[in-house]
Amino acid sequence: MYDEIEKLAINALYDATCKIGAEVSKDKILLEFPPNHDMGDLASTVTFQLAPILKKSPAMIAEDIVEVIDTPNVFLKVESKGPYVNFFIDYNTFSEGLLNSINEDYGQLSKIDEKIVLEHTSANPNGPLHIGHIRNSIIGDSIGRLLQSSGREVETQYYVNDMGRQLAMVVYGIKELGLKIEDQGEEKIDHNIGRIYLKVNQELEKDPSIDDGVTNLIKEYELGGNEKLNQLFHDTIDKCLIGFKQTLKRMNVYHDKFVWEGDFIRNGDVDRYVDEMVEIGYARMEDVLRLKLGDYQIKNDLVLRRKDGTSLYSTRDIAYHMYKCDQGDIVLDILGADHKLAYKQVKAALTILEKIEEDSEDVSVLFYEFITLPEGSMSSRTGNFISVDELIDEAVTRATEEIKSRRKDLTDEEVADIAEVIGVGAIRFYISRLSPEKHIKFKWEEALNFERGCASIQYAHARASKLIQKADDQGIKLEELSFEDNWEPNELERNLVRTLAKFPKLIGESAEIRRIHPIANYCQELASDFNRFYKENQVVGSEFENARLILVEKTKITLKNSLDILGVTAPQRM
RNA sequence: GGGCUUGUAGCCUAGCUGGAUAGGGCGUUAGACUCCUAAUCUAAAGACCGUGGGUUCAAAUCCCACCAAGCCCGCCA
Repeated sequence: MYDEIEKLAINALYDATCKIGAEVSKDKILLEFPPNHDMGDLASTVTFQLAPILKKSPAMIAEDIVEVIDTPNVFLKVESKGPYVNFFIDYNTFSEGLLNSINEDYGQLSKIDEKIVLEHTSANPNGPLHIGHIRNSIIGDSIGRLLQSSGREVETQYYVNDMGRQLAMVVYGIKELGLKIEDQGEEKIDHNIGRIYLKVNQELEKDPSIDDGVTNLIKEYELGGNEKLNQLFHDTIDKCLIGFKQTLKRMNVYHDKFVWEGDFIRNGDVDRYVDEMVEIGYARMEDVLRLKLGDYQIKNDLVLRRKDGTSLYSTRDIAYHMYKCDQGDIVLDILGADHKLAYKQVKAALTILEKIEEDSEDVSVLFYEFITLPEGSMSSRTGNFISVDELIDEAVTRATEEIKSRRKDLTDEEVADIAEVIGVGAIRFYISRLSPEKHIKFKWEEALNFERGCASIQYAHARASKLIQKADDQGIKLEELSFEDNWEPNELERNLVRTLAKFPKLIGESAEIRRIHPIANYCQELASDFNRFYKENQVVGSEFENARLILVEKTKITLKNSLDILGVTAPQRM
């Protein structure tokens, strides 16, 4: 809807510039939003481009344009203000059209023939997910939802690191130190595995020879001949993943597929690609087998095999990325900023293997900076971290108190359901609203804020739901409503309509730049517009009951759909 | 030492393909529940956009230098 309006404005501007003797190509005419609403709904700055051509000041050109421009129907007027040409939407006609165009799928853009393989989370299965990992999951899951909403096909994958040193340490603890997962005294199984990892690290401090034992396990598992050992690795990982999935499910984070890195050893891909890189000449045996990447402006070699011949994470990751390239048109990874160099190296390897062109954007990544605790970095190794389970529990506990202090009429069960939705929402929103390149110093009060933030958006949705419910109770059939003839949207209604109208365009743009924080921003803006409207305007029983009920219903849909992209549940009540 | 990222009011943050008075929010101050949930709303105060140069008609936005914080530069992942 907004797109169409923009097109009309651009066409009108184009015609006007022709009339005053200065043609600019249409794609050079850009529109922006004026800083506030009394300056109009859309603004153009073409006059700056025309100034040197026409040898006139932008302000004069703006006046000339306004003089000759044919105001398209959806607009009430076109005005010049200084160098700007401002368009004012005629909300009396626009609002109905816009609201009629909003249905349950609002924000779901038309299909784009593009499949994206999206990898996110992929935490090592050696202990519970902590708040460092969850930034990856939240961004990844939301990006997946966003890309889907933008019309693309998305397959999300979790890359299971079964061959890493961390996991081998856990297995060492079970096999050589006699530690049992079930005996660790934690409630959740992934937490128990984390205890073992911690204990093995402590033992390692005392007895450095454990290191050799772990190295041997890695080698033996990679060779694959020891069935019993393979089984132990697999069982341990499966157990840990059960814990992960519980946590992720609570966070509304889902994966379509779990891909095990060991599979790329077993199926021979790793050997084949390494051999190929040796053949082409980029991989050379020095002290160890090194991939030389000077041609790709990377000074650091990538070691492909240890001295004992075993592969490294990056070696397997090359094979995994080769696989992903075959699974879709676009490969997208969500990675912590610490992986930047490694990622460049893997991508260079893909180029060497002629899977992609150099600097191809078909394989790309979204980096996010770290979340640290006020006292420093988190570490599974030392046990210094806040787990996601703890975080959710705390969020839900605080939300429960909050609800109980406001609502005495709900049953414990109802309170628990709402608390879960609000607690999880607060966490997802806390992460989603920030640019990924911002380093986060974790603070409880900031993460679990129920004033403003996510709760106020969910509250707006609950309010809207209540209104619809109320109308329904009175026997009003929403789908049969039509606008009152004399309804002319007031300022608060216009603001709401304007914000609603922006949604599809925002989806497209955010998906294009692969950012979710504009969506979080939008949710807040929409909720805020709705709350203002709600405060000042009676809906049920008012002179414009129909129009306002429609407005509320469409706002409710849009709130729900925008929250859905953030993986936040929109509650019917709270 | 080299590289990447960040630096916007007491605090968190948007804007960063250069363009209108730098948007929000928290906190502070002053108000609003006989009226569809006050997890809300209204208003006020609060910013030399890290510092110093430069480019431009125009710089939070682009360029250079410096300062500060985080990350990377492993036969870890």
